[in-house]
Amino acid sequence: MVEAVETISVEDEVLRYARDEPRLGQSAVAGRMRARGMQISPSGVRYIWVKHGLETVVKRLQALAQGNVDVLSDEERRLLERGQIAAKLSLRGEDDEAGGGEPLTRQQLILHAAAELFASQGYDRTSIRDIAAKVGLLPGSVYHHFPSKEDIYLGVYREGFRRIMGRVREAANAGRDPWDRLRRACEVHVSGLVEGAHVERLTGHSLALIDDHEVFDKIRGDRDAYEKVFRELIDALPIAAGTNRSLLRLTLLGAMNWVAIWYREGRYSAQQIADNMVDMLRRGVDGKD
Amino acid sequence: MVEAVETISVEDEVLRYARDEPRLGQSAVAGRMRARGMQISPSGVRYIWVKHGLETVVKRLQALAQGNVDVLSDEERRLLERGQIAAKLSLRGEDDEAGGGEPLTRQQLILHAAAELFASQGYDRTSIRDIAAKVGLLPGSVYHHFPSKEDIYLGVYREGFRRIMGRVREAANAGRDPWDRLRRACEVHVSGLVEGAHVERLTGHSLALIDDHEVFDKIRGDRDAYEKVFRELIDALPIAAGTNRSLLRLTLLGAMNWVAIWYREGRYSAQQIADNMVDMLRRGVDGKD
DNA sequence: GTCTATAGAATGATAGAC
DNA sequence: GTCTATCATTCTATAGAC
Repeated sequence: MVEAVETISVEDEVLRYARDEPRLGQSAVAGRMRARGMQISPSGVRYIWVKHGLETVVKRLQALAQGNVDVLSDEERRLLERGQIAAKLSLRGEDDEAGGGEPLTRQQLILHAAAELFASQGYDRTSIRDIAAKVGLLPGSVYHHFPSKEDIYLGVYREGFRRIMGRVREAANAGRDPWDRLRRACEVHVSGLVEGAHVERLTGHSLALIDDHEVFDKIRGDRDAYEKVFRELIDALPIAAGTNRSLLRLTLLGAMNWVAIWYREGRYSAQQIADNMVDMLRRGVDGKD
Repeated sequence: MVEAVETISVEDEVLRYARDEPRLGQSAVAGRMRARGMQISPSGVRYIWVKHGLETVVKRLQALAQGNVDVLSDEERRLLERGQIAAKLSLRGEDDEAGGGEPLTRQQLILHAAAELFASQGYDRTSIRDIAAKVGLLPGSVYHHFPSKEDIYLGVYREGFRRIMGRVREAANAGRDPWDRLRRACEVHVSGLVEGAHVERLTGHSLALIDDHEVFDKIRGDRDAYEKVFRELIDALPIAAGTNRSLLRLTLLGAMNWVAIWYREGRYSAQQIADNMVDMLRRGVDGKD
């Protein structure tokens, strides 16, 4: 009997703490309760929390707010917001249009968030704080996953690069003849640049957005490997004698990469743009009419 | 007799101050000397300085060092260095290959120095401190000439833009027919991008290097005006029916602007590059051989 | 694995002396 | 017009608690 009463009052007390000081952890609550003469261990606190669906700070704050966040302090509101972002992200996996499905690791979540920020603001204007906020972490926590901002950048770049190069190769292989292979590769390239996941978009125009030569140099190898794909496609073309294939490649890649600067949705599709560019360079636009 | 002796000793004393405390100004020296019973005004100090070619801090430090800067303190060495940079700049006027001749105002000197830094490192990685050091000023002094870093950027951009647009128009007007006019305009465009003064180089690829949308928007008007020049040149071309002139323009401008990313001196000249691009787009590269 | 807290450096900009 | 001196902010990154 006494036991039962005690048990109930301990549970009530745990719930009171969850309501009054939602940010206290299990050991902090157990400690405080024990200091006040009650017998409970941290795992006991956790057991009661789980029973009521209150096992994380976010859940406790959510229960407390009940849709009305005004009752929370600024601090608590931020905490809640962050937790919700993190939960949403790891559920959804991808946060952009392309691909998706499988849940991503936190490392990948960070890469994707960073890609979006890098692509829209550039490397220098994107802070670790921005990236952290986007994945529901605090700045310092990001460093558990990546040793430096530069490594995040390189990670994003290599991920996007890996994706886009695989797709370009695949598309090219499906072509019937050299011109068709080039056309397909270009479609994928432009499409990745303007419609792809953020990691892919970065890959293309990042080359212009990085001002840091040291970072740039670390990427050069990847860029050269990518250029090699196009070099081979262009070397295979049956073109007029005397044409400078190197300048042809640079012209085509430049025109395509610049699309990222002027592209606005709706007017032309990536396919239209790429097809048009390849065709103009193939047949010329001159007409004596 | 007494007068003469007094005069000589006052002059010696001024020279002693110039040697021992070169960084004191004219009024500071006069004040100190008067405090020690000598009769001399600030302009009197200056008169003696001018007589011996010691009227500025830099000249006094130079005289003191006599080629051996080791006798100066770090502070003094910095001061001397800065003064020399400033003097050299305002004499030379231009500090890059193109144009030049007339001495530039300090405002223009700042713009040119900033252009070089912006072009090589980008906007964000260039600090007011960098710019100031390049023109021999201290950071705060830059703000006497420009209200903000953004204004420096806009100033650079507009200056380069004004220059390059003038040259492109001029070149185009000298052409014999529409294709010749376009070719000449392109030569000047590419040349400005890779061989021009730094203010000009920025104009082209800056469009990719700015990540700040607000700054970008302030530049959009200029960019559009520039694109209009090319739009008119391309509208005048006799080209095959069905060709999308808008995509032709974007392809050509993109290919040219991207040159700034891959250009290395020596391999191809700006003329070669531009001629080749225009020619490929005009006649096409296809060949059934 | 995430947090709190903060070090340590750099930045854009300003006030006021000279 | 340039300087000295400094403010207020922001940044990357780290240490150590939990």
